[in-house]
Amino acid sequence: MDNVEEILDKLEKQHPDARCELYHNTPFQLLVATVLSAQSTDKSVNKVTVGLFEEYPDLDSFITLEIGDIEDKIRKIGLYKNKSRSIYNICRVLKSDFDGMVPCGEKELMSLPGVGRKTASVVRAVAFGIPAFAVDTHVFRVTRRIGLTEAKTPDKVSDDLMKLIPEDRWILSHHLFIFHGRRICKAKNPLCAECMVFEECMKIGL
DNA sequence: AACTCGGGGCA
DNA sequence: TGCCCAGAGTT
Repeated sequence: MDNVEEILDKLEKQHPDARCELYHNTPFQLLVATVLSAQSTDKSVNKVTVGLFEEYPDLDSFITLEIGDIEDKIRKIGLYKNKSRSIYNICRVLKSDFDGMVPCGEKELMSLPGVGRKTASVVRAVAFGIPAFAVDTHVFRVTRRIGLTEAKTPDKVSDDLMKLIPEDRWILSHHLFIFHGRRICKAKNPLCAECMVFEECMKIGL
């Protein structure tokens, strides 16, 4: 794969507005926002977190909230019961096991309730600048179709992308793949006629 | 590997 | 209305 830069350039041209839309100011806020973003769009998550972080900016204020309080504040997001319980328990684990700080280790992050491989990658990359390429369903589908990787598991896809793509473009390309996955390279009924990297497509699952 | 959770967004 | 979703946990 020697035309990675070319593919990224095309995608950047197709999605000039691609960027991280998740609202956060601190590692703790990013962790909360990312947990809330599972199976929900960043836009709907932001509608909740902007006001929430205004009133409860950090762990010390969050830990005063009961599960029911959190449910009331994030009810607009899907899966809000699971997510409220996760946030509630995360606050207590951070207090008791991590001295009130957000850990930067993959194993430590994934030990937190509601934090899986994808959320851990995002927190590591965005909050701590640790080399990690978050692979969600869109990144997995798009990069495999475009032929950037033939790996069959998210972890191996992540490894391949980190080798292929220069580290300073990981964050941007991550969002390019997600935007492309949502707008053009959809799982079902993709808009191939509008796709600027159709020539490279391996047509997996089409 | 296959299920479940769930309100919003969108056709 | 009905279908899908910027995942994670459980079986």
